[in-house]
Amino acid sequence: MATLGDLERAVMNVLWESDAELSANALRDRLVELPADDSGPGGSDRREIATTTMLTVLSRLESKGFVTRSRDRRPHLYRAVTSRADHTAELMHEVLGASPDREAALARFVGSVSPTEAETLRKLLASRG
Amino acid sequence: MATLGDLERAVMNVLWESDAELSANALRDRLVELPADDSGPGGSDRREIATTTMLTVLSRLESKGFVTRSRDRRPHLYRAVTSRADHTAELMHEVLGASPDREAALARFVGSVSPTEAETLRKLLASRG
DNA sequence: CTCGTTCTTCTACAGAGCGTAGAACAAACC
DNA sequence: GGTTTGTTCTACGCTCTGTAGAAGAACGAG
Repeated sequence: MATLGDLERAVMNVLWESDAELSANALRDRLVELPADDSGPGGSDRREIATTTMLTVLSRLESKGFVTRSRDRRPHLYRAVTSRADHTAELMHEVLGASPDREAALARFVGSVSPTEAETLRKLLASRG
Repeated sequence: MATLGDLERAVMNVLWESDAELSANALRDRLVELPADDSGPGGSDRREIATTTMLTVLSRLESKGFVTRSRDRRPHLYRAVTSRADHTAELMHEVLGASPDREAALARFVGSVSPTEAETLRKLLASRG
């Protein structure tokens, strides 16, 4: 699967969280008023982003298959192709698939999840047939 | 966590599979006689790699914390810091951690593993307390 | 101790990916 | 039709990675 850059990921997060079709400018607006994942001391809000930058990023995301675009209306509208949960699950499979010792990796993985999540996993597996 | 390039990953795979300390040249030798993950039609074996290339890659892997190096003997010897299983499990956590909807992602994940692996997971979770 | 060999470090470059955005072009609105 | 709004084309700089030569350091032979 194609990987995502920082801005690309931020854009996808906005699309994933507001499960809707959005224009480039709407996306930009929601993006700038976001924590921006900086966590550094001092200002942490994202710099203003040019409209063309948004459009470039969205075009690339379209090429990569992460978004679809409605071209029939004038501000083109963008929508995430998959849910973030699906995307995450796919990534987990990808990471795991690269490893010949899948079992051992799975063992380490379940050995290091929180008890709460272990319980969640048990339930999920129980209801699976 | 730092990411790995193709060659870096190939080197790590050799180190992981032969759980031992190896010199740059020994690594190179094992590398060239490997399938090289190409799967394309025609020749798929890896091109010869210069010794200095190996050393550069290994230095970078050391900086990234993936290998340690014994500097006391003359051909320096390199060893993987973590097992591949640990590395894979860490990556899975990283992928998952990026997602606020962890539960949903886990659900998709366990929903798409093979029945055999589902069984494996059940056992692992059962023996976990 | 000196010389050649072996090994390592330093430096460098090219290609790809990504953030960035201006310039130019197209559409829509008044 | 001209202004405003939106899109595409083109492009540049930065970082990462694969690549490796040139230069320096250590080591064994004699």
